[in-house]
Amino acid sequence: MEESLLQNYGYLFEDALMAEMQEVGVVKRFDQGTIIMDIGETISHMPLLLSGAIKILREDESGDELLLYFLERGDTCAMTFSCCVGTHKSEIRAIAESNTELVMIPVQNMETWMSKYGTWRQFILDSYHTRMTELLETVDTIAFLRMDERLLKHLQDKAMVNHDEYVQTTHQDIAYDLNTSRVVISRLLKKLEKEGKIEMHRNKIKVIDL
DNA sequence: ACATTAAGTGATT
DNA sequence: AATCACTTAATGT
Repeated sequence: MEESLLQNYGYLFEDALMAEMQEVGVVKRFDQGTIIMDIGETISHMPLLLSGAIKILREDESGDELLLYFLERGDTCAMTFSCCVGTHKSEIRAIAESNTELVMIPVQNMETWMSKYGTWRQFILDSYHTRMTELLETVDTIAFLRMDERLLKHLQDKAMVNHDEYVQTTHQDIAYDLNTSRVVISRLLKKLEKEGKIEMHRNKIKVIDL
């Protein structure tokens, strides 16, 4: 773990902080599809992504999911900040988009580090900001874009975080993420294929228009 | 060969 | 854009 922690965060933080991290941090691995954090769970640790990707979902009263954004290497979960001060529960669900490796830092540490290390404070502030920006972007997408544009954007995002132009998923899964029905996705996908933006295969979609 | 799961289609709201 | 009802295609046992 030391190597990949240094590789991903070493340039950001001073040596003393890196040393502390290695002391208190616990590396965890999650297989694709595993729920990392669910709605209602108390947040005790803060995750730092080493590799892989995580998708962040919101759930409505009837159990329907809606994808908010993806987290990638070097990112951290912004929900943690708002929740760890005091004992709040998670408002979101985090699922491993691909096989994921992350370091768990106890929330006590992140509080003391805030005042102790400037680089840490900067990191938290920056990631809060980028998270907020991404969230606004998805809000815009949902509010102003038609379903076909949302679909294409989602596929591009998915291809991006997995670093693969081939997106492994089913129509049903996409429908779930975008909170629509499978039939609609199937039809829109066919339209996108005709337009030459994607290529369909069973359980797999190639995104051409990246 | 059969059951299961994913995807395609037409009609209706 | 959603839902229903149904067909067709791919895959697992």
